[in-house]
Amino acid sequence: MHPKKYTLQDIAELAQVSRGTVDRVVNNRGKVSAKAKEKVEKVLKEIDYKPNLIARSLKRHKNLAIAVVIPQHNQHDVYWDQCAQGIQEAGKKWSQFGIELNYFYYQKSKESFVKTLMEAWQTGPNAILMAPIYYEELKWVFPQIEQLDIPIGFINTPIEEVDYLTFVGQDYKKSGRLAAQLMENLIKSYPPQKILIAHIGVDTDHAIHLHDKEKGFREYFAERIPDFEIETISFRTDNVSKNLDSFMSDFAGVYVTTSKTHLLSEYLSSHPKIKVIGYDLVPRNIELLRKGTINMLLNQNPKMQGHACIDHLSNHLLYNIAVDKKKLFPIDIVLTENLPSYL
Amino acid sequence: MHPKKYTLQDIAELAQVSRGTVDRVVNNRGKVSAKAKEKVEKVLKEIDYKPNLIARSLKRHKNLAIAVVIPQHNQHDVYWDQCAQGIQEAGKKWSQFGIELNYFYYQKSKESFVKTLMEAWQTGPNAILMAPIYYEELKWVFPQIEQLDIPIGFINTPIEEVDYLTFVGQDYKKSGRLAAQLMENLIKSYPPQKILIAHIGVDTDHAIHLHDKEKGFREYFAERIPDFEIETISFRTDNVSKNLDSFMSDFAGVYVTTSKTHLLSEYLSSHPKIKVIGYDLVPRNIELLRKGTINMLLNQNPKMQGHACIDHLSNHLLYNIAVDKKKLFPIDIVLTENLPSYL
DNA sequence: ATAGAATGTGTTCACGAGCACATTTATAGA
DNA sequence: TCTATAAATGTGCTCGTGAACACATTCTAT
Repeated sequence: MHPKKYTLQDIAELAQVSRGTVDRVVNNRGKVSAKAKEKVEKVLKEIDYKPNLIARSLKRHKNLAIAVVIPQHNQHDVYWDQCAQGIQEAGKKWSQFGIELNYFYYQKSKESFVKTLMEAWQTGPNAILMAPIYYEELKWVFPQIEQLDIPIGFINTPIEEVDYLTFVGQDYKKSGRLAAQLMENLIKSYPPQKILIAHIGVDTDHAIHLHDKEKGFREYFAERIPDFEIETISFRTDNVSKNLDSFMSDFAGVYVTTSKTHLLSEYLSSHPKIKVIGYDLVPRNIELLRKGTINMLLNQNPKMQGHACIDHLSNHLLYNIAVDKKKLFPIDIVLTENLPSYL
Repeated sequence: MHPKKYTLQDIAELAQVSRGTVDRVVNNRGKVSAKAKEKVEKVLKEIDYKPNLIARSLKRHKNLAIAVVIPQHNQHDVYWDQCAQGIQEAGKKWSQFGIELNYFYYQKSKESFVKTLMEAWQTGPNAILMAPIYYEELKWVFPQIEQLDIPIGFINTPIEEVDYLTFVGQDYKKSGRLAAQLMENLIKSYPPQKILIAHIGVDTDHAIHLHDKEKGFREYFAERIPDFEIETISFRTDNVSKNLDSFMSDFAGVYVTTSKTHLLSEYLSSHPKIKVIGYDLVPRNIELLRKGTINMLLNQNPKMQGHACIDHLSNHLLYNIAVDKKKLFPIDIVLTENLPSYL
């Protein structure tokens, strides 16, 4: 039923050489005559030898280090906070198998990113997991990154020009399109309405993502109901809620592209007719969702993303198991009624 | 940086006993004096000892068998097909660690279920994963099941009367409530409308699930918009679409509680105003979702459920790691725009 | 021809836990 | 107090692999 498990010893007997020789062939560390090599390889092929990964791990016993290079963040930065949490959880899980995570946080600037990445590299890790949120600005570092010559995992943002092992993230444009479709369902279609796209708490490091979301959102409306008027506004976190009334009263819906939806709460709770779609299950958002001020939240599953990325790298390091190169996470739609299942 | 890895030998030295004694305490196989046990436990607590799972696996080396008892199914039976796929994938993943899955398919009858379960039991597995979709009818087998005295995992349907290790499934009532909330969003609230709950392709083995969904759906409307009129109808697969027009034309929305939504397609596609919410990403449903005939599909994630259940049992068998007893999966909402991320 | 390098091959130990068995210690009965 | 017996404790081997090492053989250059 189950295919017999062959050991190096078994193979050695079959090929009539010593176990040591088989080992040298399997891990091709040379010092084997062509004749012996051939004999061994024939047997290997015949029995489809799979080394015992468990024994291998046990013997290796040295830790495999993954350098984790992500932005410095605080509790308010929910996406990265949860992402880091997922990474940590996964790290704990794999620590039993000799995987060790070393964290390197960079300040949100491209200089800091490069500096931190190089710092991480200095420690001689066996793999790097990084979130290169700057992307465009960073093209000049690509060659250096490639020289690292160890498996690279990207989270949140890929750098396509680099030969990476895995990327875990979302499709932001699709996210925007989905939001648009949901908005279409939420508002009455006739007469044509005005809709607002709000980038709140805009950081340069989110710029690409937000732009993609907006692009997807507008694209959907342009295709389906082009007579809707769509406007965009950008806030920094500190100057929200000033004179909102003057320009928001005539919008039927607001699509907030960040997790800062709750900053509009004061205004919105007194205008219950305005439909609101936002991002991320942060406490203030959850509260507003429960109250009905926010109609829907899109969940980016940062925690699962962190998990997935560490899982992938660990599997590769330990067992050389290949998984999908790209993993785009589904965008979950959260309403009050399915909220509990996400908490 | 990294917490030191302690071995049994280390602990033995710290507690000034022998390695064997530590082993006996850790695996509590008795034959240890109270004094020695105390000393060892003190050390264990201090250093938060975690046994090296790799060494443990290596030493065990015998395969652990999990018997998988699920309904016989074909490709059309998407739920079970995908569920089985998830189980298989997880099985492959764990096979490296000496977990072996043995499949036992039962015909959809309670007699066959019991017979197959006993067959599975005869093989002396180390754990059983089963989908006892009959539930109510099967109460009389409970005592026999309990006598199996090995960890039991339920998928899809739990048998609460049995002391099981894990249950993976959904909350069907919540599922109904969610559908209701989505339906509320889809249809115009005024004037009050009529809504249909359709149980299509009803099998006795689905009866409880469908009933719970209906209950949740009605509950939501009763709480929020009680002036809506809600009717229920049940079809068997063979007599759909007969005289549908006569009673369906005045409904604003249909909530189909099964994956057979597509059987209504002929009728519905000529009545685009009727909003439709159905279940499961089966090809015909996907097609209709893309066309716009079906507005939303709720996805039960059978594949992930399969994965989760095998993961849980394997973790228990290999490492005695306890996870949540019940794992209720989120109910994913799928529209055309986020459909690709689920395929 | 022969030292010395280069290459091929076999042996042994260690990784950490589990288990069987040997040895020591405690306990009871006389 | 001594023995018989049970309970407690310690020791050695094993799982399959990888690495270090020892040794044997072949090749190269003087």
